[in-house]
Amino acid sequence: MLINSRSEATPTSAHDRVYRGLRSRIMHGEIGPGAALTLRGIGAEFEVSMTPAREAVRRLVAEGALTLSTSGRVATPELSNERIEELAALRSLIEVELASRALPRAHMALIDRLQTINGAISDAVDRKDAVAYIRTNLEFHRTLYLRAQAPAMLAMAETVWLQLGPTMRALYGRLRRTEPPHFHRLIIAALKAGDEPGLRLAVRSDVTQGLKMLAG
Amino acid sequence: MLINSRSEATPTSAHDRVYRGLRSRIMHGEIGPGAALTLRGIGAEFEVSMTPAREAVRRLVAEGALTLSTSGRVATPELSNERIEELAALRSLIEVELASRALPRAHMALIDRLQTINGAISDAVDRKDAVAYIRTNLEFHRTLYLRAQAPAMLAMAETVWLQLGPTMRALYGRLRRTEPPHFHRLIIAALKAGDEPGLRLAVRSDVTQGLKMLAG
DNA sequence: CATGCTTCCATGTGATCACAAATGGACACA
DNA sequence: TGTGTCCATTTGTGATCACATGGAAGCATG
Repeated sequence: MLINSRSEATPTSAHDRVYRGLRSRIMHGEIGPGAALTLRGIGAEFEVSMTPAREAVRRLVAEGALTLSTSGRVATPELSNERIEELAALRSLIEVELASRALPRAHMALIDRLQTINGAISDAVDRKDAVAYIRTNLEFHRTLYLRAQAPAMLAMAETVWLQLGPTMRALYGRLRRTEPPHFHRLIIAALKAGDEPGLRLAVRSDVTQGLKMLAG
Repeated sequence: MLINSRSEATPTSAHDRVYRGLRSRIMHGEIGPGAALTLRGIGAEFEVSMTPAREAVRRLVAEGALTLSTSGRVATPELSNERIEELAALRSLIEVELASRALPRAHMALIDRLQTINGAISDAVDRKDAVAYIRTNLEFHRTLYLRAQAPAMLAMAETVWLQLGPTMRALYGRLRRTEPPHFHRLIIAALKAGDEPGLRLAVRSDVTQGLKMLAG
């Protein structure tokens, strides 16, 4: 409505709310690969018009979180195996560097927090909750990388997570979920010991671990 | 106008034309850091309404090519030294990997093409044409990396270039431009010799070279 | 002459609408 | 029963408009 005199201030812009909502869902695997979305549907769900919905979608397309068919239809991407391998390699490159930069700044408080998060991951595994698993797993990594004080690199890493989101859901879904996060314990041990080569190896292993499922 | 019966088919969508135009300018350093843009201005320049202009801007903001002030004003970013260091490190990480993947596929035709581009770079240096220098320099790298057959990685690298675009203009502007591309010759030599460690070192040196100017 | 306030214009935001194209299903026919 | 065609509905695109806000210029006051 044009005569919208809601004096209650909008804390954040509409397109940003839509963007954040969709981004969170995609990154955490709440939407499977190949799912179709419509601008009007998004708008209705977030109670906004098509304009902010379109802007949010454009932004997510730019980040590779959504694909646009030639006719403009919006959907989550179905990644080829080659693409998954590339994205895993990117994760490895960027996240090993982030972990390496975080290492000198990693104090006990950080390690405690990581162990707490690890407990939450085990809970999610026990509950067979794929979305919670993905979310807490990413939180583990983000908590570590925040210490690197490298926002541009972290943003890049999150963009890769975003692109892998729908696929991770499918991937972890077919995974027999009996294993607690093994490599996470190696990461924590390397942090405690100040062992940089060990940390790099542990992060690389953790990041590329899920990929093995796919190839096998 | 709503009664727009232009039967001449739009070959590509309006927002895409605007996006490509702006992106090219920013990446190639045609716009200096801190320059302000307006949606109406962009729309007038590309002869479209504000809607496609906004979509293109949103997309470029998502890619880090533009910044949005809290009040929504659009401008090219002025990067801090820490940010520049981070982006250079990202270039190094990603592009070394791309070059390494391209190496086994690099045949003579590719090396010839790279040498031709190198000639164009020298011309740009002689003409003191900063924009042409940046454009041909990036073309050199892109030509090499295309052989890696890794589109996701290449897209990441280009996003970093985009973020560095306005800064590169300022950087190469204050550079005494007497030097032909030294490290490019090392890259070509390593490609010819099939020397992977040498190639990795040459690419890393070339990518981080410009940064030295800034710190010094 | 400097500093604070006020006003006005420029600018971003979001809703709505007209239009075109594509998609999906219904229906007829082989 | 399979297949091709046609139509209706869904969907994206882009233009325009009303509104709120922020910045800059101008004015007044110390």
